Amino acid sequence: MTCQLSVVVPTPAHSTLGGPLSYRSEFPLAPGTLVRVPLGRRELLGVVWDPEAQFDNAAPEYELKPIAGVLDGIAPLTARWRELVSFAASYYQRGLGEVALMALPPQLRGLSAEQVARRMKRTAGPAPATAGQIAAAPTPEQAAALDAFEAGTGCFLLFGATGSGKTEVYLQAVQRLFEREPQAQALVMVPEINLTPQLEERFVARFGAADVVSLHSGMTHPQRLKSWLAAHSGAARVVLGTRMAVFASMPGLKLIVVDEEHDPSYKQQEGARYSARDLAVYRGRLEGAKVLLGSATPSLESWQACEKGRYTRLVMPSRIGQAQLPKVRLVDMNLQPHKTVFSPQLLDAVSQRIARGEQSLVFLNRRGYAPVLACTACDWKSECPNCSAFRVFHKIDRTLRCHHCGFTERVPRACPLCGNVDIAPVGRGTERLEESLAQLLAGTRRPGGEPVRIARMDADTTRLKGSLEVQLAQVHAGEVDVLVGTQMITKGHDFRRITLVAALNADSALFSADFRAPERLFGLLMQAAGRAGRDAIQSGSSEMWVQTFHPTHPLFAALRQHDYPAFAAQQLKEREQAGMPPFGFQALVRADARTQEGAQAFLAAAAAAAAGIEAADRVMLYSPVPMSVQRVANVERAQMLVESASRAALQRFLAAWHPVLQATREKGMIRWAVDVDPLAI
DNA sequence: AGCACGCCGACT
DNA sequence: GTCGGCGTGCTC
Repeated sequence: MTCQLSVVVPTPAHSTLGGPLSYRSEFPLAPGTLVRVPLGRRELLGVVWDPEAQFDNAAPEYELKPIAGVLDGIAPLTARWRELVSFAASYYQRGLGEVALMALPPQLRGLSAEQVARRMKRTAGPAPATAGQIAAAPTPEQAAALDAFEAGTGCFLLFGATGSGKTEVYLQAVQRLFEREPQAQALVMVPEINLTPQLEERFVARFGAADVVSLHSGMTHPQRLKSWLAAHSGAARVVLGTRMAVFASMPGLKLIVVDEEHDPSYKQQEGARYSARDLAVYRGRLEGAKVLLGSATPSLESWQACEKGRYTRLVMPSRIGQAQLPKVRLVDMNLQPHKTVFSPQLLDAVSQRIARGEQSLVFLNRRGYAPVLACTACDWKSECPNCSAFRVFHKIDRTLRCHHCGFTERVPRACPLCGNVDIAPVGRGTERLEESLAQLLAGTRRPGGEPVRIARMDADTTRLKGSLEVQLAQVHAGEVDVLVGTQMITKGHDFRRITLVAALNADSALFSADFRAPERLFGLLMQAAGRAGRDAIQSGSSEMWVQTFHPTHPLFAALRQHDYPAFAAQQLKEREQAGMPPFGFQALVRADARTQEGAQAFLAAAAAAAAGIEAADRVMLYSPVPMSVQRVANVERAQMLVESASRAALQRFLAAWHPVLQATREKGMIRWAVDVDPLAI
């Protein structure tokens, strides 16, 4: 007997092959089974999909090709997993196969059925016994949060101050789950790869190495496959990972934790632009699993969901062990001499910490030495030849590097335009900040009389594998007095000896065109402030310094009080009046073309063709505009905003519009893509 | 997306 | 005369 199978294969979003393809098989295969199938003259990994699928690409007029192989060593993916993938594909306007395959470990694609079988045999075997570390007694706030979490259902927002012990709540929530249901599984997500090792350490200490696996893009393909198989088989009860882990196959999933749920890293920024946090909430409902979102500065979306009663709010306002939140100090830069980088007050405060043997953290969100290099005689600037952006001067290896396309050159000896040898850095990044701090603090001595030790941590100093760990260890060991760095140093790390945190360039976000900029800035500053005074003994004297030209801005008033609820209330009011998220819903169509006119013409044509489409009367299409960095790697980019007061209407419109976009032809067009719920506009 | 086929420029 | 540019089209 032969039967017809629906199989999803990794075809991209706008190829004419949207849904599952039909193949022939000698025997029936359960939906969710992994198979290898021929497509053109290639052979691809595919997933058997549900036959009743609404897609009607199956054209039985011609002879169907037979499937090429079955990966029968791997249990079929569950209906709930397939439903998650289906939802993500349709919600984010991508191909089903593309999303399904991106949700699977990449190494599976290259393996034949026999190779998989061999690997399964190797990984199989009894799990080593796990010796669990005993949990510390929870604080009253932690206990209350845990009890409320246990008693309720659905989605919870753990609103906990930095240092209030959210991780311990996650650990104990998982532990309580396992006590109730030993076979259950838990998924714990963090925004950055950097944060997985320390989290893994704590989970392994509590639950044992056999129960815990990680899933993130920093792992090698064989490691990822191994973790994925352990999760898929149920052998690993805890999966830790970054946003990609939201798609992990976990047949026993009962609990999903999203730590730092406000973090923009949860939104994928290329390909299928999904929000792992939003999918986690959806998946929780789908699987009947509880979802625990945690943050000291929740996203306004989640905060609003609590206000509406859709999520249950759990509150932990106090830091562990009587530690206090740092005092916020604003330096009015209008009162400083022109071009002051480091105000004397701040410098003095840092010097005092050094003299006392305490650590300071200086945060500047710009790596490199200087963002621009300019000729002092003519108007040459270090523009990237391929992008509409300046190349950043990196003094360390004397290069000009484009942070958009990667184009790197040695710094020219003289101005390429006029030959003038005097070309000067403009502005400053972490490298230059480190250098000027070294000069400014040259006379300061540590308690033992030694000179100051300054370290820098950013993407450049942590590029090599293991160097991040080395640098963190140095900070923890007290070998560093002042740590200079980008955003990277503000996230999650539990620095015990830092008593001063300074933010130097906060102002750019205050008057940004992006309506989410204040939310991001507030989160970032609160997060950064959270690095200070985590040790109760020193917390009384810990400070968060912000240098600003706008000290009276309401954002800083809320920051001073560590008053996120007040900030959120004010922001939500503004958003509601303007019909912006979470009160309105948005999507962005992006177009890449050889010329800016071409990109915009594509969008304009697509907009014109949108009239009369389903739900078109309930959406608002804005004019196409160039993207803020208009050209990257010689590709011109434009975008168009789509807005609706109704999420459902926006979804219906986008679905109906998709074939129209696909049919729209414009010369010079390279690609287009839809970004649903975009984070930056 | 791959990977073909298909028609116009600088090389053995 | 060929190698190779990337424009259009197809894949169950």
